[in-house]
Amino acid sequence: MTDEKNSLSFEKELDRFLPGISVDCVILGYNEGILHTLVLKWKNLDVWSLPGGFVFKNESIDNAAYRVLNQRTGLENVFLKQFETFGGMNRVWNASSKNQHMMQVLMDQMHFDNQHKVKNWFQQRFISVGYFALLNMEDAKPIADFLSEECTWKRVDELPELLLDHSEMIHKVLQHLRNQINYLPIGKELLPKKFTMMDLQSIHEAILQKSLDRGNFQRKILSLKFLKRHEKLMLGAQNKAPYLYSFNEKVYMKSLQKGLGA
Amino acid sequence: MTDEKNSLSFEKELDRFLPGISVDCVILGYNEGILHTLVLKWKNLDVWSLPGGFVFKNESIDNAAYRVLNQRTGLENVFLKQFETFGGMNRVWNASSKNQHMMQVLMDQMHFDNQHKVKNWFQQRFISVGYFALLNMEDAKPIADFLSEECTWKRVDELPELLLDHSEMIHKVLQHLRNQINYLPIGKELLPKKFTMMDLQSIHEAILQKSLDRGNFQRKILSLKFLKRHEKLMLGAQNKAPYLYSFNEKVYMKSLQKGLGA
DNA sequence: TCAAAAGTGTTTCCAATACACCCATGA
DNA sequence: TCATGGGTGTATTGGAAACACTTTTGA
Repeated sequence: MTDEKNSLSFEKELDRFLPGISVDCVILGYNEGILHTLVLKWKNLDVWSLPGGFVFKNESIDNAAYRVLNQRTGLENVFLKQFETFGGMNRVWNASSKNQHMMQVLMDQMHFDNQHKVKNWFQQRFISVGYFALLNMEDAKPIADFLSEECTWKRVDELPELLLDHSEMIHKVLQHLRNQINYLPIGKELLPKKFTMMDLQSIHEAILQKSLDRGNFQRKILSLKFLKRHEKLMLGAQNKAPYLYSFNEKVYMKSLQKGLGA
Repeated sequence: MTDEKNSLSFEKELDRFLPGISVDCVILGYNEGILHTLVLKWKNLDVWSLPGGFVFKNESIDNAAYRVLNQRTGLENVFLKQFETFGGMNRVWNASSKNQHMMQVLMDQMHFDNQHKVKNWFQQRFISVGYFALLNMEDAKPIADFLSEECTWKRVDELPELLLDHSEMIHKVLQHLRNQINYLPIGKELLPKKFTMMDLQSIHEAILQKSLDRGNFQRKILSLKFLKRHEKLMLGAQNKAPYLYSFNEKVYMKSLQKGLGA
């Protein structure tokens, strides 16, 4: 089985990883007014977690995070940024019966040559470096890893309970996004090439959790001169058709350096 | 010698540390218009570095950073915050002749039972979690560690070349301070209990690297209502004596949550 | 009475906000 | 021609910025 192959190759890779260090990725996508994040469901367990992984001895932590992102989405050249490192003592898979059960189910269905070694690996204390990614949901094809039966988008406002401190990580990222919304390439990363002004405004509203004035938003964005206006989007709705826009990336990036202004 | 004792107890402690993880602290103080940071000079070497340390297997990384801060300053209850984790491949003490020399000098003057073990420890690849602290320079008594001959304040604009990526760390912290100046308890942490308005303004100017309008600064700060006005400070200068102020911490913290405004 | 620096007042300007008005679209 | 939502215009407001004026202090 591919499961067996994956198990064995993972087991072999263990020696190539730095011990005690992991990376976790909050991968954010946007669709129809709602922010989503990519989560994994562990095989035969009612346990969800963020995509994560370990750091090869000869790669940077940035690279490790990028590798995880790439493996779960198939995408390259995605916006990815470190946000915080989690190193509390609460992160250990301690000997609670729930964790024991998880570990047992995990071991039973995998085919490791040396179960003890793999078990010890997972029960180490990990210090995890948290990253977040922004991407267009349409582009990504979620791919589960060999420990998971499902890799899927979930609305950030309807997340299941997550492993360890993964919920806290998402919370922190959303907080960070709110604080940094004027300095991050939110629109460029989360939207397709062409989009309407309302699309962009909706993203801002989703992040800030409040509604913005349509006219003022449009004026402020247009005044920054980083949007190119294209043809109108005819949807057959009985109202005025909105223009499509795309980013002039040079001007956009320069605007972001100064911030889009409160 | 205490050197010998320190060497041996450090050597023993090695087994209690997580391998491959370190913390480094950018400890900032303020004095007479200039920001300073605490740096260490390695014994008999022309090498300076930030105060740093390792993480015990049974403590959080926050705690490890706090321990370092406490050991180098003698202070407790200091503002300390994680800012970024450094995990590039450029962080390894590679086999350059300069590093070889450093290691040799280090080993020669210490008294390790098992030089090989200690040497290997330092030559590991480390992933370092960066913290910064804000404190009143008057309070701290810099204390060197057993590897250092000197622990002292240096102006951040006149720093010597630093070990590894420590210069980058300081740079990043100063950048962070500029971005977050309106959300950090800069004044409370860097100044003594009582201070003049000009003291507070000077800190802001030092961080932002630009001069601010005296009148406007005073008005903005006073409008936020978090300062208590006390008696005047009579210095014997032939000019109007400034009032002394102190923080109403409750109101101050509440103001910081919203930000002091652009 | 003078210089220097602190405290306060005044004016201007810009950007955020609220909201009104007209326009395009397809039923 | 009507309802709907997109695009643009306008008036108001509050805070930032520039700078002028007054007060206090010791020489």
